[in-house]
Amino acid sequence: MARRRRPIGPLDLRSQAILRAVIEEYVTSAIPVGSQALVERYRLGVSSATVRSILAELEMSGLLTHPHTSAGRIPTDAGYRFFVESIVEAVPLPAIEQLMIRHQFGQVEFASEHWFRLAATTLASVTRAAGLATPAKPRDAHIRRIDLVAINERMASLILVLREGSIKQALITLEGDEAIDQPTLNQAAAILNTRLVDQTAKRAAARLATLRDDDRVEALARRVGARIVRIVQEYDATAIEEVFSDGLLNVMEAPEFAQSDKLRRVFSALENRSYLGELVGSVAGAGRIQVFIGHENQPLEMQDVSLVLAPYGRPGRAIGVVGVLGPTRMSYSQAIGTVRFVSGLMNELVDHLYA
Amino acid sequence: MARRRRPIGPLDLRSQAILRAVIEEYVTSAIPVGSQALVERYRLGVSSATVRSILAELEMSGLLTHPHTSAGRIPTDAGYRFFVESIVEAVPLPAIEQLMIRHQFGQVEFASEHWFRLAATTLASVTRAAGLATPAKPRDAHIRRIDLVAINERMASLILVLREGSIKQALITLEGDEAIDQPTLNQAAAILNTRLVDQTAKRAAARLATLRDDDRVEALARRVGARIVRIVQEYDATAIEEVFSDGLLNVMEAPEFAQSDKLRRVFSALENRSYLGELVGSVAGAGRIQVFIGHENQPLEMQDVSLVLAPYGRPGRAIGVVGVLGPTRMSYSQAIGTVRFVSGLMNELVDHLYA
DNA sequence: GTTAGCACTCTCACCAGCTGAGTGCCAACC
DNA sequence: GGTTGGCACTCAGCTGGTGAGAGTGCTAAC
Repeated sequence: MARRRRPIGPLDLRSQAILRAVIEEYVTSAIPVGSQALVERYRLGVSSATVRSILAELEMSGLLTHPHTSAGRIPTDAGYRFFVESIVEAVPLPAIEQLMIRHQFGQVEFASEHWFRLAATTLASVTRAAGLATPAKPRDAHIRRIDLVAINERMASLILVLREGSIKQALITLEGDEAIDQPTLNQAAAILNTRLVDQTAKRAAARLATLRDDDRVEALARRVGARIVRIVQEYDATAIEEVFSDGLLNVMEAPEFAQSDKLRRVFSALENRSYLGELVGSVAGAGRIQVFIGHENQPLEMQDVSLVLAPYGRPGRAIGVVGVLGPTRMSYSQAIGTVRFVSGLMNELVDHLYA
Repeated sequence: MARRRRPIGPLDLRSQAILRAVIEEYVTSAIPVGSQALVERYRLGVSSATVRSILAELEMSGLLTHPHTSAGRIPTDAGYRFFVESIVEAVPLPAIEQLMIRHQFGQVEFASEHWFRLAATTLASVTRAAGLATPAKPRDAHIRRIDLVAINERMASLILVLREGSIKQALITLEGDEAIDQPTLNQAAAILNTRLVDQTAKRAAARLATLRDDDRVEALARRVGARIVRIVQEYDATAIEEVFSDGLLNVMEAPEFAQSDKLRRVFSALENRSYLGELVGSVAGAGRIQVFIGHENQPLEMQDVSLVLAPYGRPGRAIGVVGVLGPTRMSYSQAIGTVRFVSGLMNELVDHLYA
């Protein structure tokens, strides 16, 4: 019974056309597609019997499979992979949609923190799958600005702005005889700003060493500075700050997730920071759009879904990722086109900031 | 056939005990409970036949219902409501759990933005349902601090700290002959800080009027000030800033949501800002813990779930909401006890800030 | 008021038979 | 040799029937 799987070689054009037809049909209908449906709906110029023999060949090559004897064919992960690599030409996003998206980005508050959320929302609504986006995160954050605001006699709020756009906030509790009024905090902030601005965590730590302990303002600055260094270090250490997702509802609607068990697992995988961090890292490293299909995803929970991810930002300075998550049965051509456009748009926006 | 539903009057103790037993049993098992199961598992001191007649009474009162003739009883929404109002005494959270939660809050960065997220996470893990939390939001925000940081020759970043803890960020693009270096920005920020700090949007707008147009720094300050006023106004106008939820996976696991359709609707209702804003408003207005059971929720999508919500914060200054979302078949006693404890804890933390 | 007994109802699980979609194979055809 | 029509075969999914079990409501006796 165990027929040998033929290696996937170059496929003649007709076989490619049929593979493509099977995928297109299955992507829209989600039901296994048979030889007769193919000849009816696609002008293949051959009879169903011929199509059947080609389908059998494609199955031998491992590109298609069979849920059971009397069912039609469905693409395997390898089939989708072959399709993505060799057959599909990325369909660019229609000009009208491009315009609409640009318009939406124009509407939003001109602040980078909104962009990546909007990117996820846009990707979700255009592709009818789930949109994912992370903020652009630098390898080594640089301090841009430090601010201290008194809250009451015993507490102050530290506001730390990083060059890459994110803002960190922390409460500082004052100790024993430390100075506590706003003017003193202003002095301390001034000291810290002159010494630490444009520094990374490492260099900032070194610069703090010269602060004197016997001066009350400098001692305060030193203590706050140490806290700042810790915050920046922690920020550098987190592989990924946040993954914003939108439109997970779209994926829930897919019939393959009708019994919510599979989907639940996907949800829990998405909560796993280390996996996402790794993924973002590999996409950022590759520097171009990446497609992960079904079993190509490491975690078991993700093996029923596919990801189309692209990096954006400035290599070496700050890099984020945008993309789409959908069932393996998704429209890769549309997803790739859309993700490519949105990541390009994000690049433009970031360029604006650094220009 | 249509038997008259008797009005819900005071229930004798034995009927209450049986209603309670039905609810407890159904909450844990999710299968309709019969008279025999009740006498076996609860020392009621009567036979199943007696229990049956009481169950029939409770059904006539509309507190229980019957999926079909040969099935056991399940509580109606009215049954849960009666249980919550008249029978259950709120079980305080066990001391050990209280300690563990306090410990977790101690571990986290001492910054208010983390608290409400941790609250949602904690509620989710303790009650095994979904935890919800919103940040504390004031009625009228007060400006605490303004900062301007140059990004490049044409752009600056505006950082606006509100007294109530949140931080707003916006990009300012500079026009024509406007000043653009950091020293100038510092001067403008200083002007704005002296005039606008501790002001609401309305009063801030008035104070900007006195700035002169012919001085380039003051003109810049005026323009940035107008932007600040707009940001604060918009913040005041949004009923609810953000609802953080955690543990929706817990709810997905409940057997009543096995066919994902119901749950999907719940998800989409949760994305509806205006509904949530209204809800938060009503809970904040009531000033105490509120329970919304099944059909008591306005949106159709939410009629299969229940909410236990409590406000926290300081009335008149800043109010947020924490709570739990679960199937109507949830452990109300535990949920109420846990939500009460967590909201109390949040109150303590906020008091610390304002003390 | 409580209880045991009993007839009744209805779901659920299981099984069998049927149907139809789709396949694989083969012989004939171009 | 590739292509095609024909045909037997397979198997999921639907349908209907049957039996077991759980639980009810009613009634008569305590």
